[in-house]
Amino acid sequence: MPELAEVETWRRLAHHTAVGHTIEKAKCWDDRIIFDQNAPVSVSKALNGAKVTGTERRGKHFWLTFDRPGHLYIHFGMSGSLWRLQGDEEPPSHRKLELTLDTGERLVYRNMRRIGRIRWLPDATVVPPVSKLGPDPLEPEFTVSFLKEALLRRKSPIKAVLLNQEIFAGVGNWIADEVLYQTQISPHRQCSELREADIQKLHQVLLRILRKAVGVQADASRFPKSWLFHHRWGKKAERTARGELLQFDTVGGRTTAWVPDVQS
DNA sequence: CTCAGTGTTCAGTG
DNA sequence: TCACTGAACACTGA
Repeated sequence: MPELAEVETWRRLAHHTAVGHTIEKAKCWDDRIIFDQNAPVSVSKALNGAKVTGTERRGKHFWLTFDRPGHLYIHFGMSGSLWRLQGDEEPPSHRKLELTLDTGERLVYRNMRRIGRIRWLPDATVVPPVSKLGPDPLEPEFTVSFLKEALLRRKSPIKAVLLNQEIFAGVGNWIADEVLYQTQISPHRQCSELREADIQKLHQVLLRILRKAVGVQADASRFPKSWLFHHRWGKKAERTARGELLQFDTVGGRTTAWVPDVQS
């Protein structure tokens, strides 16, 4: 489930596993969607013998930095994930990249449905998509006044705006629905018609949800029972923990789970 | 067999 | 130019 919380969890995993260590072997599986045409070769060439110096993330995008120029940029798409393997642990299927470190541990990028990206870039921050992203909500510049300014000049429904990564980056479909449920705002509400109090609440609730989700390593079984998250997947007329009836609409081109009795 | 899906990008519209 | 919408992308599983 790669939204901000999952990607941040994987970034931390990569950080703890790789920073300060040298890549002894970098293996790429041929995939012209995950990599571009000839990139697998250049990626593994660039990585061999490189020492990892850091990990960075903005929204759902993340990259590694090294003791030499260049970034390993990674996007998980809809079905990507990152694995840490110790000893001779079995790797998952659909591997696209495997980094073997000088500790003997391996970092494996897996992507089953192939919508995702790995690139070797001179500087991930200056080219799209990262250069086009709005601020990350966990960074200090994501203030209430920033949010107010950003939202009030948009005409789309709030749900569509939450999904727009150029405004601020990291919210995906389930987090957007969760935020709107917990702030009692309808996903159909026009952004420009939000009130000051709504925006303050959005800011506070979004941060609360992100911090909680990151705090439990994005393990959905540890999300609070009161969250809409647990009831949104069947796309049936389910009820929340409080007994409220869910409705499913398409907003911003995505299936949107919400509770009309509570959100307006 | 059909279709939706935790995301992004791009063509088309107004 | 700009804001916005909807389709396309690949594959799996319901």
